[in-house]
Amino acid sequence: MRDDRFCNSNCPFTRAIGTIGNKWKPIIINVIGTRSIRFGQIDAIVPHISRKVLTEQLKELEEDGLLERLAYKEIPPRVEYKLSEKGLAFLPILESIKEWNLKYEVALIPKETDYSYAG
Amino acid sequence: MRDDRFCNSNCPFTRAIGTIGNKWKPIIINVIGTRSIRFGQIDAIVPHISRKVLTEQLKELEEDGLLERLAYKEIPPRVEYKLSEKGLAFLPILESIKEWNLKYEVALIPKETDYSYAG
DNA sequence: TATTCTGGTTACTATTGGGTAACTACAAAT
DNA sequence: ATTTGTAGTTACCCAATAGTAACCAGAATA
Repeated sequence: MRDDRFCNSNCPFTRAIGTIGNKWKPIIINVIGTRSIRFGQIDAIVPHISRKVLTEQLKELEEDGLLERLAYKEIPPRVEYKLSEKGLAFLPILESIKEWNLKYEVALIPKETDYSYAG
Repeated sequence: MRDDRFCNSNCPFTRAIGTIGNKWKPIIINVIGTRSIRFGQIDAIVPHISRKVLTEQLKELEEDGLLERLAYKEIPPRVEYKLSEKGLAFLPILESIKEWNLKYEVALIPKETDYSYAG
């Protein structure tokens, strides 16, 4: 899932891309944002992601220090995820990607006017 | 290569990630930077990329309006790539990713002090 | 005449990613 | 006694991605 050749590169930029350069991670980070959120909520909000993949991505994000995982020893289990300082520091970058896209994306006729979740 | 579910999302952020959210594209955009560069040069500079994949990525970047391809009708052929306005506008985002990584990456002992290519 | 040069393309194969469904623990509610 | 709820994990399988090597044009060079 993470490409070792990227993560072990001696170019720090390449390593950064190795960490966050896939399609799910920016989406997940963006969904979490500044709040604390449970596994099931992320799963419900992010379209098309399977629990298996979500688990994997969350685990990697935690390993890479982008988010913190807080498991309450209850039954049924409850787990909350929130961004670490490093993860929070990444949010402005996602904002600038949004602005960039807004400015330069070729206009297309949207099927619905529903711009939900990532507003 | 591009995920249709992402590119056809009605969330503009998701679409943006569908466009540039993979490991090769940020690297390629970063390597091109503000210069005009030939196919062979990119291939030589970017580590581990195969010509096949490079071709595919460049084609998609062109389709998405991030770069311009200028083919000289010579023999042997010469093709130059350079970023479009949209592509150039993405460079500052890559810079902020570099800064973010520099600030937050967990320190690791580099095998070599060679930080070539993406400095 | 053979080789080199460039920017690819193609066919074939290996690797990986990702989807699905079943399963877990255990308590509370029905 | 059975269902519900949560946050996963596991096994199995298929589709997508990426790597490799061979091949192309056609002029210039040796």
